[in-house]
Amino acid sequence: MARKTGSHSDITGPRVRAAAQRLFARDGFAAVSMRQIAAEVGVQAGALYLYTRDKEALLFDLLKAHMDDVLAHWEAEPKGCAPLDRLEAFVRSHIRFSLARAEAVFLSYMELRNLTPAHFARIEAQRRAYEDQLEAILRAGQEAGVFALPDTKLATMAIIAMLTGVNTWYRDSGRLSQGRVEQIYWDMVRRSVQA
Amino acid sequence: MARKTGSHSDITGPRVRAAAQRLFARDGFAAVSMRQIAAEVGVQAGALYLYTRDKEALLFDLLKAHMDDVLAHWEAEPKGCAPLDRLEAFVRSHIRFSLARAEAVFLSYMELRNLTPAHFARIEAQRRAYEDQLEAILRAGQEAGVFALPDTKLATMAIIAMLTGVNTWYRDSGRLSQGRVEQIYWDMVRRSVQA
DNA sequence: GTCTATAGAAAGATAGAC
DNA sequence: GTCTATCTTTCTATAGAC
Repeated sequence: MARKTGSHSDITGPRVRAAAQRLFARDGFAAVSMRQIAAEVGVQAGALYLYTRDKEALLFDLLKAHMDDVLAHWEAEPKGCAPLDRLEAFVRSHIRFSLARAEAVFLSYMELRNLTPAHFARIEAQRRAYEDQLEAILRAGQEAGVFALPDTKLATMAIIAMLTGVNTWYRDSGRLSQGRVEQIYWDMVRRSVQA
Repeated sequence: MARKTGSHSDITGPRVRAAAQRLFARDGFAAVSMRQIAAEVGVQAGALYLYTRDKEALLFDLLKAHMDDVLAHWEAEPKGCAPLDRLEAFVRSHIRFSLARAEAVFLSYMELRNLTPAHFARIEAQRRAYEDQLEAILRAGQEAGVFALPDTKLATMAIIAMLTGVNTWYRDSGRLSQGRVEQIYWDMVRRSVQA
């Protein structure tokens, strides 16, 4: 897809990020070259440096945008008041959102170690903020006596790992619909925490 | 650690694999060079090719050895007869074994995509064989009426993801002992499957 | 804004001396 | 069995033309 000289900064920038996300998710950050990304977009390698300071900054931008998205999505979610309702909302929202953003989710837990320490710390803080949303629900339920959890932090980690694991095997063409998967996981989570 | 000429094939081979495992786990397969591995062992890069055909084969050997280890370890585990006892044994064994082999576990789910298709298929088959061990327990419990699971395959994936997640946050110096973590996870798993 | 060209470093892998 | 030396390729990033 050769391209001639011209001005396309408004569309090329997003296309660079989209191509990078796709390739990083498929082959891994370290295994993807700037030339590959450029070829995918249809520009020369040198042109990429108009849109990113370097390769690591490109990865950081993707992870940062994703984490902003994760947090904003959960903020916007309609939520009940009772801890059990809030937990159900979290479980269903997490699965639905993660499957809709499979590449970004995959990147955000596979490629963290390729960030600079400063960038790593910023993404890690956002990840922790998201986990804290779930832990707050579990603690509220614990105090209300509807959940029976010896350790809400551990339960938080266990539930998130379980939910994010869906991304490793779920396929749209698979045996079970997304709604069915949500239902089954919610059943398991509910039973695992309930008093 | 400079080394002089001499014959050390019996000890250098294992040292090469140990160094590769450590570096691959820390920085990622694609980000580690053969020169780095050689420096870690104390030999020159060229000498590595006495112990592996190429870099990918080195990764495959590590993953293969780990999966053999996983399957042998589960075979050797003393197990009860009742599905609930067998499930408890699986949960505790999985956590204990995974924490004892943290680097190998990490590699085996982070670096699969760097294998050739043929090598990938072999590791994938072993991983599936391990998952089948858990699914057999869940199916037996389901048929005996002690478990209530709408889908044993999904429950298998959910439980394994939850258990393997321990590796992402557990530290020996942390707040909870390994035995305590095992206990809490087993409580959650038990409740999530029980009728 | 994108191109061509290239600097400069580093990679995987091999050859041949010892 | 290990070393030094090197071939060949590929990489990130930059310079300067258009």
